Amino acid sequence: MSVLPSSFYARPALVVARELLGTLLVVQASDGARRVGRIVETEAYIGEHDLACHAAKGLTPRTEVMFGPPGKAYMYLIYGMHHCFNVVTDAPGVGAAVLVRAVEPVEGLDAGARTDGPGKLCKAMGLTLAHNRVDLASPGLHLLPGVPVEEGRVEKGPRIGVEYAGAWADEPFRLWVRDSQHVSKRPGTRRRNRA
DNA sequence: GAAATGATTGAT
DNA sequence: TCAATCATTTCC
Repeated sequence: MSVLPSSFYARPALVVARELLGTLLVVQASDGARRVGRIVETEAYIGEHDLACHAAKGLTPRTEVMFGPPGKAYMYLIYGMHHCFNVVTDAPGVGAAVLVRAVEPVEGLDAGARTDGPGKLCKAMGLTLAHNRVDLASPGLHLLPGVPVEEGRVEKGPRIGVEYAGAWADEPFRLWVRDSQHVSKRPGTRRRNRA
């Protein structure tokens, strides 16, 4: 089984977010441990004009990788305690990426390890800031094709935790596999807007 | 240099 | 409903 080619990532974030569902995320630790997870939930951040996207702040030391060539990892620490893993997409010069929000344990993960959330999957897979800017075709970090997820099993909805982005927060840029037991729980179940 | 803040999570 | 906790950004 071969690693996903760079052409896979050189497309709009929404397309990559859709195609990433079902693929296998592989992390090979320095101690030799191999961890594999099947991606079941993603969120697209489509560019500088997308106010929910970190790239909306322009090109800074942190967001620089998003504006570079696709197929790299964009890692960041959120709330001082949780790492998030993103895949840089689209053409160089476009600040776009896809946040991987949940995976299904496939191999090498401790029993009981939770992977149903962006911070949780990074902890379980051993992903940290050290993986920032790493090429996704690296031995230590790469993706493999999985069994494609059929269209009828793909669900869409608004992205989580981006209410500051105004109208952009309502765009259905969050994609997940219907019926997966490992999709993150939606904070959306609590009381929402009163329109 | 100092202050504000967040693509979350788990405990209360 | 709330606090933990720090890299990054923004504002002196």
